[in-house]
Amino acid sequence: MSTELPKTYEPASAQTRWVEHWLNKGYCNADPQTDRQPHTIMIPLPNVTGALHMGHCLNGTIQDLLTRWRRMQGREALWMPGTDHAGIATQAVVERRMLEEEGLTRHDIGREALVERIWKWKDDYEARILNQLKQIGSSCDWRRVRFTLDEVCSKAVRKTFFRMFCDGLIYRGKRLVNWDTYLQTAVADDEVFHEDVDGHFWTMNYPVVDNNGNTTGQKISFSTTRPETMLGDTAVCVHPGDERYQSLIGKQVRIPVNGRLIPIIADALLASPELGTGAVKVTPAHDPNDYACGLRNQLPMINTLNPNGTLNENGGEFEGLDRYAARKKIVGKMDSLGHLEKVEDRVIPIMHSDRSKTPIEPYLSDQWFVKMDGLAESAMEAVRDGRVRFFPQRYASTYLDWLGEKRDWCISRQLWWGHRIPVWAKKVTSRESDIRSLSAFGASIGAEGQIVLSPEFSGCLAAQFAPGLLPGEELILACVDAGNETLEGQLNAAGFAQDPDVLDTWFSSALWPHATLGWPDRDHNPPTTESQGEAGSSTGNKVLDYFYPGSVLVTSRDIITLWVARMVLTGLYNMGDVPFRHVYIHPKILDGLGQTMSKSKGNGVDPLELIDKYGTDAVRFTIASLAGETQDVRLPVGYECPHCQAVTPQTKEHQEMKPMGGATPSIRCEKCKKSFQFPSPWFTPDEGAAVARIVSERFDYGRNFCNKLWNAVRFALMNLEGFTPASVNEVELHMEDRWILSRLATTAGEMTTLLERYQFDQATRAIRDFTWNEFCDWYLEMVKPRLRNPETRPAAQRVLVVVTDHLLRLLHPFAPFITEELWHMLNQLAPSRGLKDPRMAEESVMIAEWPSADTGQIDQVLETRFERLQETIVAVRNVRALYRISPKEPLRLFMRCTPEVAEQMQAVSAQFDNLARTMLEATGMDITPPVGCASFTLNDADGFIPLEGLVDRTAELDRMQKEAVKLRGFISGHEKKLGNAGFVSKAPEHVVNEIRETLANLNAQLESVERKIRELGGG
RNA sequence: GGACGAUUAGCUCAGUUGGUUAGAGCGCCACGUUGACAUCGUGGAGGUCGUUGGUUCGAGUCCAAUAUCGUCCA
Repeated sequence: MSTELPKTYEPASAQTRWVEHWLNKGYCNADPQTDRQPHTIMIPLPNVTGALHMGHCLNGTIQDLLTRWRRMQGREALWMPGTDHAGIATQAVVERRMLEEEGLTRHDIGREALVERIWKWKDDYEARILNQLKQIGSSCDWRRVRFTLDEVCSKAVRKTFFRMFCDGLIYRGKRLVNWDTYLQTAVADDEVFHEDVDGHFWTMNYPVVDNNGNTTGQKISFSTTRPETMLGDTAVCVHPGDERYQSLIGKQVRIPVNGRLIPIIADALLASPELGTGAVKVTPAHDPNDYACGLRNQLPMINTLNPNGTLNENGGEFEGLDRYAARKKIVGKMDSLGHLEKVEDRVIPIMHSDRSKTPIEPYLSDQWFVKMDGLAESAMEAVRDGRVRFFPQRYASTYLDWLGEKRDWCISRQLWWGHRIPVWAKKVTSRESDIRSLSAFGASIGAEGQIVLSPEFSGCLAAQFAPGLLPGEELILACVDAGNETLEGQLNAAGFAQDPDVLDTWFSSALWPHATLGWPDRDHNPPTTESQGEAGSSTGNKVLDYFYPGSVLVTSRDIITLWVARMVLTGLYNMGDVPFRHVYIHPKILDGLGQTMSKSKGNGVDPLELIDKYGTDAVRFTIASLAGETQDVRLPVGYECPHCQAVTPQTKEHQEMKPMGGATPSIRCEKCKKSFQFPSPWFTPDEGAAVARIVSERFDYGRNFCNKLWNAVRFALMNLEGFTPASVNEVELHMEDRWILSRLATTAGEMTTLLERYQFDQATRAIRDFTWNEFCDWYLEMVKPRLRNPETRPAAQRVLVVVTDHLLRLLHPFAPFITEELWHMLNQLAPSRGLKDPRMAEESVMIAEWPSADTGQIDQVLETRFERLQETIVAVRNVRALYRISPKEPLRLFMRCTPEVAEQMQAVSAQFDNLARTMLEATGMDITPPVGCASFTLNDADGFIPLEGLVDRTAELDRMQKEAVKLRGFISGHEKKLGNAGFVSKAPEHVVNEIRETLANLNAQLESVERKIRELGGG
């Protein structure tokens, strides 16, 4: 019957079948329930820039594992899927692609067309990402998929912005930002990286002038790496204590290239007497340190750049030149004017935009900010008082340190892809006349100079005066909540214009935990793919009430600050409660060289490649085995030769190989000497070319395990013919039954504890050891004879079925497909099962109950006895291997031991034959070993195996003597310890006792070894 | 410059609150294929835990310094 079962598990077909089955049955769906606890996980929304890599796979596997486990425990488990629009990253990718393929920039096609193209990109990648998630077995509630730019999330963004605007938490201010001249946007501090670039270090001087502007003949020297910024210099700065310049402080110098006069100031924070000439030029609008100095000294700030990196009207004769072209000309001019003193070559660390890979320019611009002080404090408090707990705990300090800086959050981005800032602005000519343009809203100026609107607009419109771009300029800013297009139209008609910028992506992702559940709509459940189009009745948002706050957030440590902290802060602000109770920070996946895996490095690995090779369950199981409390995990990969399957390990050279204008790169296989192409983020392999598959031998671990499980259950199924369900009596339980049930109960308990602690690596080890080293290696082997015997067969089958059933349940969260496949097969042969009062099993293992530790089954004494049996068997096998005796050759065994042990040995004597093809001939204290024996020594027994002529007396003697030397070594170590008064008096009693006991054992062992040496005629 | 982490067998990693003889998988060696599994079985070899110093009766485990590597923040 079941012999049709293939010898190896075939993952591909099982995977597609069960994904569909679960979907059809709706097992992944979660809805508010009255009778059970919720368990909520919000996915760390992957961005739609590109496909998922192994880091995401680890992240998703763990979330699914937790979700499946909690679902089996009876929780209403929601895993909310979705993706992130990733403003700058996605726009950059689309713009780059457009430029490369069509030679177009965004300005060529305009805002609307660009946004349309990005939506197209988003649709493609969202589909691809969601498919990848499904392929790894994710049991998300797919009806609830959200996207940060969809209608539901957009409402939450608008509402939050509006509330913060009204509460005075959002303000507009000038800041020196990291300006990406290529993308023409500000990028956040975390979106830049430093890279050393070959550059120059110029030393130049400015002439000092007197009050009439005439040169005094003095000059002041400074060095710079960016001479073009001198066009925006507003001072030269020296250290107040620098003797050399005392007389010059307060005087003026002339900038030779444009003739502008600027003062020499003293500032201890900027200038350092030890560095260079001790004097520095100050360009507040184009350097962070100079900016701070400018603020301290009330220096003017002159912006000399256009957004695209060319010089603006402040550049004078250099206007319109790119900054690098201007640099050359300015150096030339300074040289010709005699103010260039020296040029050195120097490697300069330059900030680059992570998005465009081009150098950043510090740039002064108007940006929107969120005030962080109070919000940050609330989020810190939530972690300090334990409402939010980090696992591992050490990550709490990353969170607290960062929030503790309370730096205001710059939320505006000069992009076209994202949530448009919902503020309309108008320049004020006179407050009285301009307030009249808001008359439709009943606007008036309040007692404190604030704008007061008619109360009917209080929930949807707010307005305020704010300083404008230029000094002395004033604006009216009007913020509109979502769903008020009429108001927006009225503002437009009144001469207001909407801010062109969009919000930082993290602003919308910060709202993810409550936005996805429908906030701010408190009256309706959030729409799902099922409910779309239906107008939900106004019965309250039960989904939000039920699933918020979430249970655990599973993420990687690099976004603790950017995302985790901000979710806590907005959750507290909007919902009055934290977004999740636990934060589990999992390891990062590094490549074989120890570098972070990322697309931009060319070392990213698509999980689907590995799934194709090893199967989803193998990948999941392996990856779970890597997820503990450590920080990083190395994943060396290689290219599998498409010709001969030999694996070439991936090196840095491979990662960096690019077409370079010519042929597609290829690798030559060392083994078969043929060449092949390979997957890379830099290029697409040629059509029809032989392409290597990416493999990693680490996944053999999971694959081999799945195969082992498959075959173990296959064996069970093959032996279920005639199975009938019935309660199993105590007397029908053999030693191996009671042992495996005891081990099973212990393992189930461990698994629950380990999962509660997010120790997935230990959990995989525990279940693997149980499955392989206990269930397969011992239990199945021991039960085989009983399955062949019609008398003992029914009870053996019943126990076997129960253990298999529990094993599949315990493994299901780790390996959902193979367990489901086997579960259904088990259901066919043994639909009703159980040790006591058998019951029908669940249709799917996914909805079966998670096994709890049945402590009544745990029998420590039995387990110890079983261990002695195992040791004896291993010792006999050892002798067999040592003497090269064929496994088919029967052996005889004599055991010298106490009557009690003898009795236990006799009780399981059949197993000696079964497991070691050995006849237990005699047991007892008075055993006299026959002449010519191989022997072994256990704690409380000696074994003798007659080897008629086979035994090599000298070799045996030699072995014994070596054994004796080893034992004497241990014994002396223990004796020394016990002879140490400090140890005996200070160490805990149980430790001392343990040592004493071990010593006694060792002495007994030594005694029998010495006895055997005598018997062999040695010593 | 600050913070966190890593350094244990050829490779990739475990090692709970310090306590007997430091573990696993892969790889390696020997033997084994008629009934669960060669993606396997049986047996075996292999490390003194980066370095130095300290605390302790006792240190892979705690402390300090140092080296190398990684990540995050300036």
